[in-house]
Amino acid sequence: MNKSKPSNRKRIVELANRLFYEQGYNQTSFSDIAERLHISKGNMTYHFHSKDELLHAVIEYRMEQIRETLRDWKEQYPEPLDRLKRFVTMLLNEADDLVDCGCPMGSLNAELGKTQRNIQKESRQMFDLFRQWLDEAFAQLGYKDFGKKSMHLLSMAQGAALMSYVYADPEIIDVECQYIIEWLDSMDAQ
Amino acid sequence: MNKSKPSNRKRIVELANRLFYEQGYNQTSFSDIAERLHISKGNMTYHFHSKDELLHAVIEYRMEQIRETLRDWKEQYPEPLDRLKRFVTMLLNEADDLVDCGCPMGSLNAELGKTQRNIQKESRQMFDLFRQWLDEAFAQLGYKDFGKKSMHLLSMAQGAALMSYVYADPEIIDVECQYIIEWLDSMDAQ
DNA sequence: GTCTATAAGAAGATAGAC
DNA sequence: GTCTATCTTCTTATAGAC
Repeated sequence: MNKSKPSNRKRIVELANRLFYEQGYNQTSFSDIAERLHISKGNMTYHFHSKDELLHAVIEYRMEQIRETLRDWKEQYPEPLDRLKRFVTMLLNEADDLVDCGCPMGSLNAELGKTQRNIQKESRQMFDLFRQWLDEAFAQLGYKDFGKKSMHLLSMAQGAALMSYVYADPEIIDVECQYIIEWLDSMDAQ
Repeated sequence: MNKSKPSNRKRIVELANRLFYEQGYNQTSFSDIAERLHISKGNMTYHFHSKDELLHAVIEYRMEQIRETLRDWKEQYPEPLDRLKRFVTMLLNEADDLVDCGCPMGSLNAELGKTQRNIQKESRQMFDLFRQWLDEAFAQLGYKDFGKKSMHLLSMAQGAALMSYVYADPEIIDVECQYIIEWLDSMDAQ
């Protein structure tokens, strides 16, 4: 009874997730979503009393997706270095989207941080999931300063995503990922 | 006759420059600016027929500031490596603003890229100024792949700015700048 | 759960007086 | 150059019928 017919609530969350990414949170209205879903705005309001509430649901949705992904990667790659490289491969795989819309986590946080710090703090938790996961991998490699290394990896990934987005150029992702891989390999060699 | 009384046009551009940075472009209205300047909205429209036109002026304004800064740094630091390090020092000096509002170039481009790619391409020219300036420094150091290195430096700087902004933590800037300086020094040693 | 209707406000932009 | 007044459209949100 889960696959039968997706509830309108779920359809709203999934479309909002996509539009918040493609157009930004503030540039996406209830009308946008209602029209594309062929439902009324009143229906939207029934499911989500405010836009903040919808954003909250979208963040929850993304968090769950991230948890699943990280869980899968952990199963598939027992070796910590392989896991770290899998993270980099994600950037290469998602290059097209990154170039078009930026990083889903980075761009949302960037937008919300300006005038909606309260919700941004919630949105930041997506990064926390990655940090925790990366921490574990670096710790397994024997590094005491795993927190510092996780942040550096996230930071380089965000830089790559942003610059490739600014110049709409996937080549930037490629080159920056080479730098990241070099950095990971140089650590392993020590 | 330049210092006497700043024209309203200039006051508008300078306040818009600040508010676009602090609140974002889409979150800043003509009314916002008019109220704070104690002028009418009609006056705003007289000087800038559209909001895009105002943004255009703000980008011009920022570009000129960047040109001046880069010109000064070039005079003050004849050695290319010193210039590159001066760029990193800027991040440390501006840490408070970066933590509060992100990078003025990165956050504006990130915002505009989603739904206003045309203006974003104009805004991207701010990055071009830095790229050109960094290219010259890396080229002077003898590197054939100066373009790649400039982009990597910008990318790391943007990553540091974004992550410190996401976590509202200036410490992240410090640590990431150490990584950048290490990278610069490792190149010099070769 | 879903709809229509509508409120109440803010946005960008225009017209015309001074 | 600066102002007031107004238009139009879009926004979030509410009320109440089905």
